[in-house]
Amino acid sequence: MDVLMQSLKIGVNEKLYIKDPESSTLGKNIIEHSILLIDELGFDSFTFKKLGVKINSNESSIYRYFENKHKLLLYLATWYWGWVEYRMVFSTNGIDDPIKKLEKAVEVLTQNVEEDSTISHVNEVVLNRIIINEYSKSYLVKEVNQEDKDSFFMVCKRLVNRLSDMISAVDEEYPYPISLASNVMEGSLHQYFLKEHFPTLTNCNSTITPTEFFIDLIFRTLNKK
Amino acid sequence: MDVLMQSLKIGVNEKLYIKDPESSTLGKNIIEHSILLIDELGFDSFTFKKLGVKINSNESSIYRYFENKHKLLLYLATWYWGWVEYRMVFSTNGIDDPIKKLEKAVEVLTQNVEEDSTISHVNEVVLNRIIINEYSKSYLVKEVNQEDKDSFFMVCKRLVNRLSDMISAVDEEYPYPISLASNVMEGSLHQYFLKEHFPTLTNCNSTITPTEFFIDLIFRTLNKK
DNA sequence: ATTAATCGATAGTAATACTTTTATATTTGC
DNA sequence: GCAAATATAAAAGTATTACTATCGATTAAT
Repeated sequence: MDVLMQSLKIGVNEKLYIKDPESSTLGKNIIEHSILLIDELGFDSFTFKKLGVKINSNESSIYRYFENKHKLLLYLATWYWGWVEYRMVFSTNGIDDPIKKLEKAVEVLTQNVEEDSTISHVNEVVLNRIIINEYSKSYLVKEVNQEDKDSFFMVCKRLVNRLSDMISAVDEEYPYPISLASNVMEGSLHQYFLKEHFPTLTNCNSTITPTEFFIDLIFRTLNKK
Repeated sequence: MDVLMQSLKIGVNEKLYIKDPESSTLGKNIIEHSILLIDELGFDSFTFKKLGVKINSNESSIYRYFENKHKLLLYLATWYWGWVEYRMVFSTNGIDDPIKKLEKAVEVLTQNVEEDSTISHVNEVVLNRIIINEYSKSYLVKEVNQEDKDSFFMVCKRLVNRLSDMISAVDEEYPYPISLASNVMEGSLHQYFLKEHFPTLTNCNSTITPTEFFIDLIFRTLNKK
């Protein structure tokens, strides 16, 4: 997979940017260092001005790529889920046993991201951390319905639907496959957050992973054929 | 319960305010109308200046009660979880059967808030909506560890622990009671959000409630004695 | 009646979230 | 190799936010 990943380009909804950041060095710089700076400062304290200083560029130049930092976050999130989707499809492809397939899918979705694909300007380990800490802020906004109409959440929705289908493939009688799927996706981010900041609110720790918790939860819940 | 609720005062961590809003008319006004205004504008667009206009008071007067809007949100959240905790303890008290007890607890925790207790200046229906839409923003901040040390999340943590204990009372062998409890709490808010804004990502709708989904999930997961 | 606390009004500061303009590079098309 | 087009940097400007400080006026407590 490694070599394949190096040449992979994750497509992102064109409405999320003004100018495609993949189309120039400055654009790639913006992506690369916005990830690092958001991780460092938190999304709330992150500004285009600070990013400009960090990449020796100008605030106004960044505004030519992204309308505002909210759109940038949506861009990063879309990239992230596109990347997860790719890995999920890739690694479940060819597995015939629905149980093993679902297991693999949940594994990819809920696993901790541990190494980044060096070549690309996107550091997936840090991006994963941003998603855990900031993703909710991208949709917990008043404009969510309009943004949904603009398909900003399409990739994420497709991912949940894929998982839902795999759940139904294991137990077609289970009445809440989509809720279970969305619960695993969101809940996994939450368990990672708890593990880091509220260890007394989760059983996940250095030995028990969120993946184990959710695999266990899903297979206790479903009636296997 | 109604009558009891009318005289109930939910205690909130003193570090969350500068002056206790329960101690004056202005304070109560701030609470009452901040709930309505945050609901109307969303937390991100809500400011003390706008609140001042709404209650015919001054920005600087509001700053005498709360350091900033983040602390106000923490105050409202603490109040909310305190209120849920009270109702949970009250309505599970005296139930001996662990299964029925857990069922009742999950019901209170995940149920839609439908009527408010008229007397108090807190509109619980609207507050519930705020918690669904904005609660994550209260802890997804860089300062979370310090704020946790200041016990800002104590009530919420106590609630999760209560639920966790009830889970273990039904199935003491289940290895992830705290994770399941925190998952239900957070997940319930999320399912309500999805129901409202991303109906294709949840099986919850006008006939199926998040409560049904979570009760079902929990009892499929646990081995009952 | 005096003092203390509370509140409203005003003003001020620094930072944010942009927009606009202009000058300077850099690229590319011929 | 040069002109034209395009991209970027720098600077300045605006409106809003998130406060802080000051100062009377009102109200409440003793």
